[in-house]
Amino acid sequence: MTGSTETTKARRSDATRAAILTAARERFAADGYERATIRAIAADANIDPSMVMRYYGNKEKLFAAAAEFDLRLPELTGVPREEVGARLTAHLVDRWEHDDTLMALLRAAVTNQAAAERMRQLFAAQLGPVVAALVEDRAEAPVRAGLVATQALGFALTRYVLCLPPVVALDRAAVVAWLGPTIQRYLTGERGE
Amino acid sequence: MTGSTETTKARRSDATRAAILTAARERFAADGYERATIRAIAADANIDPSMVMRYYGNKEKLFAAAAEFDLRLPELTGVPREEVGARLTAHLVDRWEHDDTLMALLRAAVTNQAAAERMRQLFAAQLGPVVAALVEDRAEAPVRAGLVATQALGFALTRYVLCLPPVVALDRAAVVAWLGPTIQRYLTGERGE
DNA sequence: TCGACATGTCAACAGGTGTTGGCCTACAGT
DNA sequence: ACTGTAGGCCAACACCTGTTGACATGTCGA
Repeated sequence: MTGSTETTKARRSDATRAAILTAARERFAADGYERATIRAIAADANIDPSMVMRYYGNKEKLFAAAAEFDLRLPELTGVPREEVGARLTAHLVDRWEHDDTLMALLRAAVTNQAAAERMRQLFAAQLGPVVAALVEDRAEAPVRAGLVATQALGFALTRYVLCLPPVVALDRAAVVAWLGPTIQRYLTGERGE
Repeated sequence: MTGSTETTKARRSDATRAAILTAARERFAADGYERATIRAIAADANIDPSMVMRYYGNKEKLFAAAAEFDLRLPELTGVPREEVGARLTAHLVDRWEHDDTLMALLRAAVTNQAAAERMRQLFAAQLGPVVAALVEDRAEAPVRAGLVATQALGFALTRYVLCLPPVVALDRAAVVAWLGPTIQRYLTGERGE
């Protein structure tokens, strides 16, 4: 054990660790779990593959470290009720646009069980509460949150992964205008069946 | 070439070919492109891996053959305009529920360029025209079709791949009740921005 | 009956994977 | 100044991948 007071003492290798993590996120995001090789990640970070093992144990743990993610969802309770859909939509698009991590998680989750489990936890732990605070009948919260995930992830999939041209072409305002009402209905609309 | 009249003569190996294709679809659907190995597919089909190569050339071509897919979209022009959303939603869910092929395509498309391209073609060639026939302004058709894809694929992703519990729990009627209006708005609603 | 050809099996290849252990080097604490 | 140790590199391992070619078997037409 190096440090002791409260935060672990800064290690000389922190720069390397960070470089590995950044490279890992990019590779996982671009290639998915299996095609993102440790050798490629190490090459991007300009270090030896064995260093990755030393610092992160194995590929699975490396991914777990790289896929740490916070949606940073805004508090929606203070927002006018009819605007929560647009607000949440805009936030999600912005979050997606500037961070590889969610991309890495999404691509990996399709073929890797652990990544899928983490995706479930992400939505349960972060989106769930925000939706629950908005919904009248608490029992409805999980379904509504799930439906929001449906549209949010579907958008990310078609725009960033499949790159369907018409979806790629939409600008931020258009995305909010089209998807906002959908999210709004899933959050606050009359329930279906 | 074997046959000549109009349909190719039935080969003795057709059963094997079909077994390979079935096994390939299941593996690609369950594991994605890279994790679905030719050896595993051959084992499922109870034949030697080299037979797969003989009949389909290589893995990429095998996938291309296995991912041949027809959405069998119904004609929506005869349907009352306010019901097209529910109708299309119900059809897509049914189609998804009973055929591995779309699953194989979806899982593979996330990490394989060729599969992604095929997914784009699928929507352009099959969903595009159906939507175009419904929309007044032809220029809007691609965007609307893309939005439908957004919600449809997002639902498939969260329900069948990520298995988000609340989404898995929905029964057919609930899916149509929740997603139908969304699809309806993307098809016939006022355009956003 | 015989031979051509389709069908199938077996073993191996070349390359890439995650992962490991040994070795060198340079800095930090004494 | 010295030494222990953390940081880093190299070579190798055991395994798995797609793919290939040589060989056996069976079937069908002439």
